[in-house]
Amino acid sequence: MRIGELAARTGVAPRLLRYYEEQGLLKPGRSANGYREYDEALVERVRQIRSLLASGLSTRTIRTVLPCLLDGQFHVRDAAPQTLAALEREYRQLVERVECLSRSRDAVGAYLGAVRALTGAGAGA
Amino acid sequence: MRIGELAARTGVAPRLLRYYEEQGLLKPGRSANGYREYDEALVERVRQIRSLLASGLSTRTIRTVLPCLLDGQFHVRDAAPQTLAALEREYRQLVERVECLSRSRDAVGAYLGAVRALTGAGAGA
DNA sequence: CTTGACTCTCACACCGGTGTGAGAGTTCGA
DNA sequence: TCGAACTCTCACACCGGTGTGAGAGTCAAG
Repeated sequence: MRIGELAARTGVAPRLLRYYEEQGLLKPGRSANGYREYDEALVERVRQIRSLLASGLSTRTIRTVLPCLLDGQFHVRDAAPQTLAALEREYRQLVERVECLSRSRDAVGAYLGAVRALTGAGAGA
Repeated sequence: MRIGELAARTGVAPRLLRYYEEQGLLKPGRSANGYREYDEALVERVRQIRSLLASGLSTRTIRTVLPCLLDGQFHVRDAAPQTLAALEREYRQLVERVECLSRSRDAVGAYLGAVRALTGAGAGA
């Protein structure tokens, strides 16, 4: 599919799809006329990129992490030791972030629960 | 304590501490000479802010969420309905993010596990 | 009193992710 | 064949978080 369709299906502006390509996150083929040609699988990939970006990871980090996230298709061979070390760091930060966010989530949840209890639980759960 | 000490103890530049104040995340007192005076408890608070920022939350969001994170001291009375609605939204986004980040964490973790298994587990766990 | 470390405010600048427009080429249906 | 809609590249601009510097005030130690 071309960039417009991918944009429509992912809700991500063409501008950004080009940007992600520039950052090495996407590698669409090219038609004879120069148009980008996107594989079906890239729909999911774009969603993943968006998720990771929203979670505070940089495109640089995502470029490192993304190859590992293609459902179980680990291509371990081409993993340079430096890449692995970086990945270990990212993993630790990911763990930290999940913990921090989980705590925040629980705190906010507890607060909302308390408010509902006190105000007669008017809010739709 | 003054801004320099807080910066030293949190590893956060004075510039940023002022910025967080400007964004309504911190409200230090002022000495007679105009210097900011930080309460001991703000050390922890600054760390929390940093974590949330690193997790992709905006200062605006953090400003909404932060009051609920001060260990159980819910001041429910002054909760305007709009604030609560906003908080509900933030909560849902928090849940989403935790899920997204958890997936990424697990994927990276699985990858690292696979690599260790194949390369003789040289990495220090 | 002087000096140096610290603080204040203000302002410009960087970077990364994103928006937007210009100008030119391609595709496709009316 | 014409025009609308799409694509391309390039470039400037915005915004949020951050760095950095200028110019001035505060304060403690020598």
